[in-house]
Amino acid sequence: MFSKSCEYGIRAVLYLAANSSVDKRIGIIPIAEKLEIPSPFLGKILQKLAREGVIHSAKGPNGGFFATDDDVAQPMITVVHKIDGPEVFTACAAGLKECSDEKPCPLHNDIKPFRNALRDSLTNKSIKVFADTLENDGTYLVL
Amino acid sequence: MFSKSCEYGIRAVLYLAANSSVDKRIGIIPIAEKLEIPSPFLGKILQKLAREGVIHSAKGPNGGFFATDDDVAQPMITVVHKIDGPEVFTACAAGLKECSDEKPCPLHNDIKPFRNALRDSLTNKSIKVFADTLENDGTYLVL
DNA sequence: TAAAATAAAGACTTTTTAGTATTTTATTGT
DNA sequence: ACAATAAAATACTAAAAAGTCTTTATTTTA
Repeated sequence: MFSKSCEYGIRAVLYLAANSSVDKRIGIIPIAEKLEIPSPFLGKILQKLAREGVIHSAKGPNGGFFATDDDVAQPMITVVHKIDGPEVFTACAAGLKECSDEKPCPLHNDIKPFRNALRDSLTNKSIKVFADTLENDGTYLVL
Repeated sequence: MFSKSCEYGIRAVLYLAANSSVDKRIGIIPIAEKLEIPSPFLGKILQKLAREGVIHSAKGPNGGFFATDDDVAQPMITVVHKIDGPEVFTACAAGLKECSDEKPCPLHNDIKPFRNALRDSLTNKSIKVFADTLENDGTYLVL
């Protein structure tokens, strides 16, 4: 469905949403250890997300990555769009360059509603909403 | 969504469903040219599908690949299962090893219904049903 | 102002997926 | 039987994705 980079990005952003703030920054090492993700790789992903304004970061002592209230108010789909791009929701499942309502592949009409619904769901729910389910119960970020 | 191998496999199987029969076999070269897929690569994919009983093949002059009535009566999902495996419909979107109704990731409940719906759709519609939409109108296999 | 902490950047390596080439085996028609 | 045809099998190469390492830049605190 999504690339590994995107999976890691989603989990790390949710972790930051649940555990960080402007004055509670978290370094790449503890994040990576907690989520069991290779730290240099996760570093690159979070650096990219920070550069693109999805999350924030600060260098130096007490620096690290963090998510502000504004950050977590963004729709969850932003993370996916920044890492894998919007095409994940539209690329033809049969590999055709052109595949649309006007010129559909044989699977188009079966797949489209499913992908649109998923996209809408990630568009309408903020990062915070997803992160909040973590606190409640039985929803996991690790393993 | 699916691997390139799987995309190619889907298109080639549909092409065979629409254009071949026991006594109308098609060689790998013409199939690959028609669908604009590298022929040695497509060869490997179709050989695997033939070995696994999704389609059929015959060597020698007038040999080639073809789909029988029984072949095209199989559910479309068979092709996906043989190439990418059943996990494409169940693997965690956030990359967790364990992700289920009992132990869901934060995205689980948003993604599950849509993937199930897609899987059901591919399970309930045969290869032939998909191939038949090709003949009717406006549904494409090439480009 | 120096040292330590930490992200940023870039180059590099490994693994996986995609694609190519070569040889072998089976089938058919003459 | 023989030559031609076409899939099957195997081994190889290239590209992309995933992961690692090293160096640099920035910030804080003593």
